[in-house]
Amino acid sequence: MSAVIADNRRADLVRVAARLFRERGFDGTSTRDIADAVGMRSGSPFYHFRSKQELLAAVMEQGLVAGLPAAEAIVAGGLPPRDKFRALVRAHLETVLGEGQDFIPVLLYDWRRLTPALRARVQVLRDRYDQLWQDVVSELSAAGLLRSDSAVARLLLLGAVNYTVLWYQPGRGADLDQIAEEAVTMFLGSQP
Amino acid sequence: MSAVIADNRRADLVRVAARLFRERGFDGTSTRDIADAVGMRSGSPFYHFRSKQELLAAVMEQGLVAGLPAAEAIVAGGLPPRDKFRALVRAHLETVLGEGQDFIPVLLYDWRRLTPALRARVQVLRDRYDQLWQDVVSELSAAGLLRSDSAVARLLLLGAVNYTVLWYQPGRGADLDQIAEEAVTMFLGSQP
DNA sequence: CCTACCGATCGGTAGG
DNA sequence: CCTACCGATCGGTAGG
Repeated sequence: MSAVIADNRRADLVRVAARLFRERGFDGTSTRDIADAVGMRSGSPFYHFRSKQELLAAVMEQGLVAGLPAAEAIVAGGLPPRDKFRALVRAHLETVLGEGQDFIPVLLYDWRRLTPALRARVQVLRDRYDQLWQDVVSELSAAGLLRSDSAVARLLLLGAVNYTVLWYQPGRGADLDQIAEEAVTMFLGSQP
Repeated sequence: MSAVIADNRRADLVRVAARLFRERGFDGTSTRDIADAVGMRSGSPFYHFRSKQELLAAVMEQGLVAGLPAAEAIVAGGLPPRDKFRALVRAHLETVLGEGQDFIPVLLYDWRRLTPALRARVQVLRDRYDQLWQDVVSELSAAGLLRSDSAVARLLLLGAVNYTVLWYQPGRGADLDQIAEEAVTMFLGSQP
């Protein structure tokens, strides 16, 4: 019972930290801000996390762990390559731009704030994510739908999608479905 | 004479700040770090700049002012659309990834650290840069070389190129020419 | 541009 | 998880 409560408090910290880190950046958010937002005293976050950076890593890992199953299901599914690619792009946009999805934006914004040791730890999960993209890109390439299957092409593609976090505005301009469709058209052409 | 010396010191601050901001981020760099690196005392940067943020804005503006002429010359030149696009991408990669080019990466990394007033000021120069891309994209589209000329397509394209700042490593993997060629192939196809 | 300094804030800790 | 606290650092300033 008390363990459940403690876990909830820890989860509260991660969730609130994700929101504040996203809004103000890692350096722009104090551990006091986070403590206030969950109704703790200033020193109490350090009962749950050894350091501010451990909290940052927890935010990133939660985002990756939450996003991986959906992406893995899409990649393992039997959709035709073009549809699979669209579905993966759409799922990724939801993870990066969806309402209340603060975890992956924090990863994209503040990756460099992690210490080398923590970066290596989170990288393990990132690698699994990257591998899914590589699988789909290879599949597209094998089907003759992509102009290049080089590592550079994959990075350019992921960059285009990830960079949306800097310009997308909910309710203004294109929505997630339209952005996904536009990305598919740009990278694969308009005809199947 | 003394004005020249003062200008040099100011320029030193901007150049060194660009390097440190790029390496450690805006919040990860103290004004003392910058003062030390140019051989000043801790309070002296504030003789040249009213605030740390003014120095950040100066770094970004210097990067834009330095990069605009080359891009404008390319866009105004008479190259065929495909070659013009390749040249613009290549010039942009040089600005973002070239050796000693710390100014635009700082803009990409720490844009959000600017106060709203300073952001509006720097945005004027950014808009000129964005317009050049829009011109070239429209030209490509008019020539039937691009699959889409929507604003979203332009943003995806710029995102792919800008995001290289997060994965490009000099001397490892593709060089700038190869990345530019790969981008052209991905967005325009391999045949002219 | 330096000297000397200030108020504020910050991450983190000991002890309970 | 709170109380009470510390040492360090930071952006910025007055006066010269």
